[in-house]
Order: sequence, then structure tokens, then C-alpha cells
Amino acid sequence: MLRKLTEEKIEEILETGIAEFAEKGLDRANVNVIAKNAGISVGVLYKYYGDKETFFLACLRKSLNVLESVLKEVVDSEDKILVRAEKMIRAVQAYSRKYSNYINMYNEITSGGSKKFAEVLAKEIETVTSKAYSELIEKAMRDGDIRSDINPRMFAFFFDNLLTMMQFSYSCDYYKERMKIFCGEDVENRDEEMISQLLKFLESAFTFNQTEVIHK
Amino acid sequence: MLRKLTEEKIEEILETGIAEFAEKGLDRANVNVIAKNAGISVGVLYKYYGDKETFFLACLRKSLNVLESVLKEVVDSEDKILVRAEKMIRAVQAYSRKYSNYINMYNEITSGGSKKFAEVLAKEIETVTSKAYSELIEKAMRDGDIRSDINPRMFAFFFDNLLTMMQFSYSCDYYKERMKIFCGEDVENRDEEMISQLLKFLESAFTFNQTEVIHK
Amino acid sequence: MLRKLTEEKIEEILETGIAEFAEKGLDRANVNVIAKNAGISVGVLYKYYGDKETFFLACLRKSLNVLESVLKEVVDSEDKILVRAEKMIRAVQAYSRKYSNYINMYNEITSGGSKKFAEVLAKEIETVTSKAYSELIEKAMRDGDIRSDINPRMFAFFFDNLLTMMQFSYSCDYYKERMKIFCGEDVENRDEEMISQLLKFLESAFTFNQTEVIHK
Amino acid sequence: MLRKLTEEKIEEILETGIAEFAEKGLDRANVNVIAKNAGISVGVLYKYYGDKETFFLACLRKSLNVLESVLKEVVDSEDKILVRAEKMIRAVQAYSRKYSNYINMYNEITSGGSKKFAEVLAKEIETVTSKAYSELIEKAMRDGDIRSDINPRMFAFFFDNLLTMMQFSYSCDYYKERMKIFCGEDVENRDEEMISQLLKFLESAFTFNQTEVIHK
DNA sequence: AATGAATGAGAATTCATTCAT
DNA sequence: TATGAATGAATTCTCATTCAT
Repeated sequence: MLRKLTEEKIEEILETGIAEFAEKGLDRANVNVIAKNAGISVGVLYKYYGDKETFFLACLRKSLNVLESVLKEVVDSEDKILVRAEKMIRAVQAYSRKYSNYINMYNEITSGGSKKFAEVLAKEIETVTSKAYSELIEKAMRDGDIRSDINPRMFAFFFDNLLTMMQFSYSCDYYKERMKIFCGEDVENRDEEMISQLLKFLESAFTFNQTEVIHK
Repeated sequence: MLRKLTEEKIEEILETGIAEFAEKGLDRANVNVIAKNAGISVGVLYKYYGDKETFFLACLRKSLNVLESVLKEVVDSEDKILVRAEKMIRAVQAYSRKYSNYINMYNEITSGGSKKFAEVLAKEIETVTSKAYSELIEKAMRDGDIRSDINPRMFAFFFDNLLTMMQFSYSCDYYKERMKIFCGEDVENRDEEMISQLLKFLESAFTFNQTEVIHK
Repeated sequence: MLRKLTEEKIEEILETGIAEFAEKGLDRANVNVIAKNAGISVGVLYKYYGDKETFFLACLRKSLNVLESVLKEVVDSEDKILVRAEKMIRAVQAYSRKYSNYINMYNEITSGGSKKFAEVLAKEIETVTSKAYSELIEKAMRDGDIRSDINPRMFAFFFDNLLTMMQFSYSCDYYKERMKIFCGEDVENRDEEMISQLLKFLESAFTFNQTEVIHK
Repeated sequence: MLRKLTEEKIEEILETGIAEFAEKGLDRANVNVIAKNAGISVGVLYKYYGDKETFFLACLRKSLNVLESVLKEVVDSEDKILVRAEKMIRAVQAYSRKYSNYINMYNEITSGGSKKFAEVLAKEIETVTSKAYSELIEKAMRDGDIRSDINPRMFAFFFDNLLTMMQFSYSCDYYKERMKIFCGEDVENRDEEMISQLLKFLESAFTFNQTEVIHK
């Protein structure tokens, strides 16, 4: 090979890295192995990414980009909040299985080894979602689709917490097992039930006050 | 026989290990450093625990025991579900700060490196909580304190998801930053607001149906 | 044919190499960096010079050529020996600062790494100077300008040793510091004193016997 | 092996390092090879010395200690200056052959790779010699054994320059070849001539003024 | 039984050199 | 012929684990 790495080759390298990091974590993953699996020399990897950590971050960013673009189309829809919530839950359930490596990458940064990136990465990753969710809730509040006695940012936080745990539960080994213990061994075959139950959980959280008012 | 170390010494060794693992993660933590900090020889550490991984698991179990015993008193109370929920949220908020090391240990097992323990550990760790929460919810359903059209195990799951994320958010660097982005830089000084908002979120989730019925 | 590079380009390449080698030494210097700084591709560098070592030698030879041509005009003068010595000391002092890179190159070959060139290079480099100095001294002996009970080759050797150390002392970091320790921190501002003192040192060495004779 | 390294073992390690560094230089020397040759594991080497550079400095310091102790007895003698000079020249000639590795180590620090230690090392190494020589010359001036119109520190500098070059000339490959070119292929068999010639060179340098005075 | 010095496999990283374009 | 991307051998350094004392 002599020509500059093609877009596809770079894709392949990142995918190989993601697979390795997702499985082994930043520390146990072996740069030489990644290079071999990607069909390149370590030299290339270092020329392009400088060091292991930077390469890891490149893999992570790619993972997040994919996740983000998957979510974007759902978030950008013009539906009412609960319809959107349902779409999002469905999307999360689907892509968590399909892109489990990406989610494992995301999970990886939350643990010890990557501590020093915590602040930067959080800002980079969560700001968009956070804002989107908050605005979504605020709008729903203005529209009267949602109770008005809440802090929209905190409710966005709780909502994202639930979706985050759902991601992990469909992608990461430990959380998968945990979900089975809570919901039953066959939970992965009961996707519709999971969706409808989570919707119930959310629906009331979002709308309680409304009915309360009507009730009075 | 291996009985020379006192109970207290073992405590100290495990605490030292927990501090190191919580800060650095399983891979970056250094067994020799842990031994030195604990005031013992590596030899002892290996006699007792066989290898690094096993020692890590011992530290993890200790962490979980502490967390469990902290939660137990709350779970075992005889209050109504929302009162209990409030107690639990308060407990989580308090101990997440105090015992952040333990929670970081818990977080550590969920990421890549520890994959092979996933199943065993999940069973060992989550079963108790899962059962407690489910029963709690079932009882509340029977007592009419909670809507009856839900799957109690799944609601227990969602509830635990929220508490788990809360733990992380008060203990682990990345999640801490994430919480600030969602809820504001000063969120750590607004504990009461966080509690009341989460209660609102839960309260309606748990009771929606009830009001619905009354409403009709 | 390999004639595409202009003379000037070759000059530039060698100068870049000399700068890099003088600063970092043969081993730590990086061929790729040199090529980049010289505005050529490594390929060209390898086409022209074969390998790093050969390129280093080319840089070294250029350095020595410059030094030699600088010294030549002084050596070739027709003055009496002490006048010539003074001219040489002045020349050395001046060009050691100006061409410090070249002298660092010379210094570099005297240490471990370049052992295998030792013999060839010494012959190539020192023969001219050695002969020039010896003849200079012999002539002075015949002319009665210098004591006659000495071995002119050895005196030439001592003389060159002093000049060599003077070169290093004005060019190479370590020797610069050493000179300050011996002669004072401000020695680099006392050029004239250095010259006159060294002349005194030499003058007597060269002429002692003469005065001795007269004295008797 | 399990007991702490004995004094002798440390000696052996340093000697092995010195041999390797003297031959190959700091960069080309291979830590793994040194460890193997010294009969230890790399781990020990790194436990004791931290990194390659620090180990190199330890080897260097050992070299210098040996050289210093060899010179000390001569410098400390109570003879007149020229007698002492002769003793020193003889000492240098003898130990330069015997301890050529140590001198090659000294030579090594003067070149590129070790640039960053230049200042510290020069202070550490040269200060003692510098002071000793200067005082020696000042005393000789006061005693009337030496001409009085000189700067003793500069003369000490020239004197040390001559001895330094003599060391290199009997120890380091390049300088050895150079000496042969200047003084003849058989120079290494004409030690007495070298000594007497260098003494003549120095003697007059030191005493010229005296005869001058008498002469008038 | 306890110690902790020693081990050495393993992993990250560099950079001289090659060779397809 | 020139290019410079790609190669991969080589080297430094770490640290889990062993075992003589």
C-alpha cells in the first residue's frame, strides 16, 4: 500500500479499534493487535493518531457520532412529547443491539482509566442531548402537554438517565445480566412490553399534574 | 493455615485496594503500590487472594456489602412506598458522596475489562435489590397505593435505574460532569430540589393510574 | 542519472543535516525531520546518500571542509611562528562561535557511536593539519625562531590539542561550561585576555630554549 | 537470587553498563543487553536506576570517581610544580590505558545526546580539578617557581586541556588514530618521549618569565 | 508464614528504510 | 525520477507474579 489511507480504510481502522476497545477496554486493548486486525502497520496508526489514548478518543468520537446521528432524526421530529418518547425508546432499543460496540465505548469512558477526560468529554458529548431534551420538555410545558410544576432540566436529566440505562442494558454484558435479573431471563424477547411499560412510567411522570388538575 | 492477619488488617488491605481501584481502575491500579500503602508485603496479598483479579473481586464485594447494608435499613422500613422512595433517594444522595469509592468500584465492573464476571457478579449483586424492589412494588399494588396496570419487575427496574444513575452522578467524575450539564453547575448545592424533583417524577409514575381512575 | 538537485539544494540539505546532527547527535537526529526541514523527500535523501550514516559522513565532511578552508588562509601566511599562532588563535576563537555546528559535528565523531570510522576519518581529517603544523615548526626550528631540542611532531600535537580544546570550549555546551568553571563566568567577554594568555603559554613553550641559550 | 543486590553485584552492573556505554554511546547501548551481560533482569536495573538515562549517569559518576581517586594522590603531593606535573602526566598515561572505558564515558557526555546535563555535570565534574590546578599554580607563583605575569586560572585551563586531550588520545579510538598521525604510528611505544616532550612544553610555559628576568 | 527482591513477558512507541505510484 | 506513506524491527519500560530466605 502506498497511497494515503482511503476513507474506507480509516473507517475500517476505527471500527477495528472500537471492536477491540469495546471488548477489552482502553487498557487491555493492544495497539499492535488492533493494527494487525485492521490490516495496517502500527506505524500508520501512530502516524495518524499519535498515541493510544488519542486513537481511543478518535474511536470514541466515531461511536458517538453514529449514536448521535441515529438519535437526531427522532429528536428532530415534530410529534407530541409522548410520541417522541416512544420513538426514542424504540430507537434506543434497536440501535443498542445493533451498535452495541459504540455504546460499550461510551460506557468505557465513565470508568477509572479515562478519568482525566471526564470534564472535556462530558461537555462535548452531553451538551447537545441535554439541551435538546430540556427544550423539548419546555416546549411541552408551554403547550400544556406536560405538567408545569417541574424543573425541565432535571426532568430531562431523569429521562436521559432512563434512556442511558436502557442503552447499557441492551449492550453491555453486566447490565444485560442485571436487566434479566430484574425483568426475567426472557426480557430480550419482550421488547414491546418493555417499551409500553417504560412509556407508562414516563407518561405519568410527565402528565400527572394535568390529570390532577382535571381531577380536582 | 492462613490465619495471621487480623480482621482489622484485612479491612485495611481491602480499603486500600478499593481506594486504588476506584481511582485507577482494575488495570491501572498497581498491586505493589496497594501492598505498600496497606503496610503489607505483596507476598501476603498473593497468599490471601491468589491474583490481582481475585483481590479486585474481594474489594468489590466489600464495597457492595457496605452499600447493601446502608440501603437495607431503608428498604426494610414499613413506610408507604413514596415515603420509602424519599428515604432511599436521600440515602443514595448522602452515601454516594461518602462512599464514592465503593460506587466507583461498582461502576468499574460494568465496563469492558470485567466482562467475564458479568453474569456471576450481576446475580450476586442485583438479585437482592431486584427482589426487594419488586416485592415492595407488588405490596404497594395490593395495598392500592400504586396503579395496578404495570409490571412490578419492570417498574422496579426503572426505579433502580434512576437510583443507579443518581449514585454515579454523585460519585463518578464523568457522571458528575454530565449532571452539571443537565441540571446546572451548582446542582451539588441543590440537594433538596433534586430530591423533590425526582420524587415528583416517581410519584406520578407510581400513582398515575390511581388518579386516572378517580378522575373517571 | 541523479543530477536533478542543484548545488544550492545540496548545500541546503547538508546544512539542515548539520544543524540537526550538531544539536541531537547522530543517533537522536531524525532523518525524516531533516528531509522535511530541507524541503525534500526522504526518498531523495536516500537516493543520494544511501543511508543515515553515509549522510552523516557527508555532513561531517562538509563541516570539515568549511573549517579547513577557514584555517587554511591563516596557516598559509608567511609570518613568523608566534605571529601565525596568534592569527590562528584569533581565527579559532572567531569561527568556533560562528560555525559551532561544524565543530559539534567534529566533536560528535570522537565519541562512541562512530568508532568504526575512527581510523579512516582521522586519516582524512587530521593529516593535513598535522603535516602543516609539523612543517611550520620544523621551519621555525631551522630559522632559529624556536628551540631546537624538541620533537616538532609532538609539539605540533600539543599545539593542535590546545586549539582543538579551544574550539570545543567555544562551541560545545559541555566544554563551554567547563571553560567558565576554569576561567570565570564572564570568560566569553574576555576574548583578548584569553588570546594573550594562551600566547604567553605557547610563546614560552616554543622559545624557552632560545632564551636559555642567550642567558648562558 | 532473592537477597538485595550485594555491593559487588552493583559494581558488576555498573561496570557492565560502563563497558556498553563506552563502546556504543548512550543511545546505541541497549538496556536489555546490559542486563543480560550483567546477569540480572531488566527489572532490577529499572528498580535501582529508574530509567536508562539515570543509569547512564550512575555509570558516569562511577567512572569519574575512579578517575578522581586516581588523580587525587598525585595532586595531593607536596612536590614542586614541575615534579607534580610529571607525576600527573605519568598517571594520566598509565590510567588512560587501564581505565579507557571510564574516559570514554567522560568523552561521551561532551557530545550531543547528553547536552541537557551539560551544565550540571560540568559543575559537578570540573570544579574540583579546576580549583586544585588553580591553587597549585597560584602557590607556585607565590613561591617564585613560576612566572608571575599570568592568569593562574587560564593557565590551569590550558594545562587541563592538555591532560584531557592526552587522556582521550590514549583511550578513545578517534583520538588514538589522531595521535598516531601527529606523532607516528609507534607513538604508543614511546611513552617516555611523550612525557619528556610534554614536560618541555609545559616547563617553559610555566617558567619562561623567570629566565627572561635572569636574562636581563 | 511472611517478606520483598527479582523476574521477564508484554506493550507502547519510534524511526530508518523501502517501494508503489 | 521523486515522493512520502507505509512498514515493522527494535527498544524502553512496567508490573503481576514467584520463591529463596
